[in-house]
Formats: sequence, C-alpha cells, structure tokens
Amino acid sequence: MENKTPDSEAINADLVNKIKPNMPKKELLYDLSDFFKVMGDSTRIQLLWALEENELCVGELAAILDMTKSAVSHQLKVLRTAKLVRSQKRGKNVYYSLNDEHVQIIVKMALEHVCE
Amino acid sequence: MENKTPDSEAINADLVNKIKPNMPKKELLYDLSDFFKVMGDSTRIQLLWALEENELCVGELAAILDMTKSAVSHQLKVLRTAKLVRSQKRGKNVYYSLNDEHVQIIVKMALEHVCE
DNA sequence: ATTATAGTTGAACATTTATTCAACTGTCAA
DNA sequence: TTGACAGTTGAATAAATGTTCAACTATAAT
Repeated sequence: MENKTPDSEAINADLVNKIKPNMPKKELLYDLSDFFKVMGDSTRIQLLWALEENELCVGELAAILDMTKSAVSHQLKVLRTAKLVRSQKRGKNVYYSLNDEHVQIIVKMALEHVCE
Repeated sequence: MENKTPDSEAINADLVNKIKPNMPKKELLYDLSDFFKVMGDSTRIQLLWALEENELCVGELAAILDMTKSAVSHQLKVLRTAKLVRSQKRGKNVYYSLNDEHVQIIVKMALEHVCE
C-alpha cells in the first residue's frame, strides 16, 4: 500500500530546497520592509497626500494636519531620509515636494486593496 | 512698496483651506497605514515572497525562513487578518496561499523604488 | 489508547517608534 | 541690535511590535 495518497503529507523538502535559494538577500529585504515601514504611518501618509496637490512648507503642512511643526518636521525627516520627499529652503520657509513618482501609484494600488 | 514680492512668504491660508477638506477621512487613513504596516516587516515580506511561488504549509515556510513555527504562525495571522493570505487545513497541515493580486504589483513597484 | 506531529495561542520581554517639550539655529523686519 | 517667526533637533515618555517560550488543540499512525 505504498502508493496511497497520505491523509497528511510531511513537509515537501524538494519544494523547500527549490524556493529557499530564490529568497531575497537580507539587504534587499530590509530595504523593502523599511520602505513599507515609512509608508506605514498615518501622519506620513497625510504628508504625502497633501504634497501630491502642491509643494508646501512646514507651517502649511502643520496647519493642514492639525499638528505641531515639531511633530511634522520629525516625520518629514523620515520621508526625506527615505528619499520620498525633497526640501528646498526659500527665505524663512522650507518647502517640501514629492520626490518619487512610484509613491502615487503605490498609494493608489493600496487604496484599491483597502477599499474592497 | 506694497507690491514687492516678499523675500519670505507667510503661510498661504488659501492653499491650506483648499487642501485641507480634500484630506482622507480618519478611517481610510488608518486602513491605508495599517496596510503598509503589515508590509513593513521583513518576515512578512519573506512569507509573501515565498507564497508567490507556491502554496505552502507552516512547517515549509518555517524551513524556508529558518524560523520557528510559532514565530511564522504569529506573522501568518497578521497576514490573514489583513486578508493578504488565506489558509486551508488539509490533514495535519495548514496550507497558506496569496489572497490578493494587488500585493505582487505593490511589491514590484516598491522594488523599483528601492533599487534606484 | 497512546504517541507523535502540525499548528495555534497568550504572556513576557526587548526593541522600535511617534509625539511632546524645551532649547537651539537661521532669516527677516523694525 | 533687537525681536519675531520658521524650522530643526535631542531627550523623554508612552505606545506598539516581533520573537521566544510553554502550554494547548487537533489530526494521524501504531
């Protein structure tokens, strides 16, 4: 009776050995998850959302989000480090704008997912 | 001298009042950031990556990721709650598979961003 | 029935993270 | 120069998060 399909299969070692070497390298893995981590905060999503409409300075962003300039500035730094926004100082103000065309598409895809 | 362009502009209230009402509602905002939070972990990225190749049970996933079944199970629960994977029990095993076609596209876009 | 295996679960622990607060820099106006 | 405003920064606090461990359920094999 060796050809019967078992009710429960042991783990498929061949499949594991085929998939394991195709896994992404640690570095790429961290880059990917770090990118999503940056997007995974409602304050930063709002900042990106607002900047899709216009270049805006910190005070304007703080007014739109109803938050302190300090809190906004901290989060803008995260977005800047991730290269999702860029900043430009003009007079007393620092104006921020989007720096990556992928972001708008990614947010749109995510919207389709969460709106199902 | 009232028509000179000021070296430093005060915040643009009209712009703020135009953008503010177009901001996403709290609920949508949390749904969006929660989605990205789920993607923002290297273990869960690996799970999704592996499941793109094949339906896999918990033990196989644990072997591929070199992690305990417990840790994998905890993260699979997060993915299940977010409706990114679905599970199906067969015998003693629980097989997981992808549940959302958006995810592969979103990961691909994110790859393009981080690989620049 | 008993034993072994697959997977889930909750508590605990350590780490990360977002906001607040106060102090600071730099620029403009008087 | 003095004062006001825009923004940044670091420390502190509180909240969220990932993995481990041990205990548990459920299914299969003997």
